[in-house]
Amino acid sequence: MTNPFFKYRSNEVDNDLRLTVLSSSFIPDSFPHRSDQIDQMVKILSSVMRNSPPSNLLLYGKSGTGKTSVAKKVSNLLKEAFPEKVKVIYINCQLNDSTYSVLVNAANSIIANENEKIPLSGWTVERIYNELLRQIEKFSGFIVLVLDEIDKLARKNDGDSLYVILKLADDAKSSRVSFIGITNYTSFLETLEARVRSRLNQESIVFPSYNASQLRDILQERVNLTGMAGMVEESAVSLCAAIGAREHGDARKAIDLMRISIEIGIRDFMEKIGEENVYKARDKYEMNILRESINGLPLHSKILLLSAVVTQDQDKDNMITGEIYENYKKICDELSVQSLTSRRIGDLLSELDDLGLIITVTRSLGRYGRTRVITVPDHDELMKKYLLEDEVLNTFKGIKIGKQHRLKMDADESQSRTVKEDEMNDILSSRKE
DNA sequence: ACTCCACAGGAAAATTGGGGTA
DNA sequence: TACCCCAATTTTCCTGTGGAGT
Repeated sequence: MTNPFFKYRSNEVDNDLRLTVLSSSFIPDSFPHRSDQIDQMVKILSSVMRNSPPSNLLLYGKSGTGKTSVAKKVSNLLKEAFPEKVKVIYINCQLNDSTYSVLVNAANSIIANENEKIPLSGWTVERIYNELLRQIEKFSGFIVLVLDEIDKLARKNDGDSLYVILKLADDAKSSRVSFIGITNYTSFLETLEARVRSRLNQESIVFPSYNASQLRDILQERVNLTGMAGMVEESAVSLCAAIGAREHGDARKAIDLMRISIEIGIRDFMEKIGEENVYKARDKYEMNILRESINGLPLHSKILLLSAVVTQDQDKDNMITGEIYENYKKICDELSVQSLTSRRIGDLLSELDDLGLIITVTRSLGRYGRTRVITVPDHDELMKKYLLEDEVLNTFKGIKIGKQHRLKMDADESQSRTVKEDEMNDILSSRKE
């Protein structure tokens, strides 16, 4: 008999292919509302034709404004136009946020032979630097080094990393090295020291946020590329655009929403993709963000977050660093994991705060010391679920939350409680502002 | 005005683990 | 195999601090 699943399978493959134009890694041929930026970039990079090295470039703009896509597109066009003369190296500094890994990745992307690739650890920075330099010289042409999320790199050891990498341009003799820096922060340059700033600040291009109608153009064009334009209602496109516009004009989010909406429609055998798909997609999108950021957490951050969630579950009005740390240690015990020091936990708490998974407010509780008051924002049940997907955490059964935190033992019970309730109310109300 | 809690967070030492060299 | 070098991570040690209690 014929496999009854085949018809679905072939359908899926087909749809997956069509939906790749709505994936975040897809680089389109045309960029609506970005022709100014593209023209500027082309003008600057085209100095290669006259055999003079392009100025260094800085691209500014919030996330989802097309910086990365445009940079990739234009630099690829340059490479296509002058294949013998130009090499483009793209590095995401969020993933490679040390001098070491940037240099290794840069070198490895030039080295063609697998066997000569540089190992991901072991070499000295100097040795890698020299090897990269050697490779660059060997090429003797124009190298364009794209540093995406360059601010992540600049923050590391006083921007020394950035300085070393920019120095490549001076040290390379027979090749010319240019840089394209990409960043979300408008004030990025100001945070740099002079020696780095002057090198980088030759040309800059701003990518303004998209408004709703621009987003609609972009979405419509992408939807047309999928060949499913007939299925997608105009109102759905508009809604995606509106949601993206609300999020500082984020095209990435708008496109993701569109893709998820369509996926939901296909899955449910719907004939039309309408607004309700988009609303469903938005929920799914938020959940995916949460799930991914939790999945990507290192083990101890997961345990710590679990401790925060469980603690808040049982004891809403008393979440301070010390208590979460105590419970963290208990969970570590239960999971037979060696626990980390409180100093380290302090840093991990800050990281969780940066990720938006918890909210921390440092404040002084007077007689009861100076600490951070911690809140787990909504979704705590969902967080717990995702946390327990971890293969180490999934043996977690629950712990007894001791109430023996020193704050409560030493202090007069009723008084300390009112103090803390006031504190928590302050925090909650200040968050709403 | 002074104390002192319960940490925050900087600096530096120690540990871990990949990789090279003899 | 023993040993060195190095980056990253974590610990150890430390100084600083806002404000309720006294």
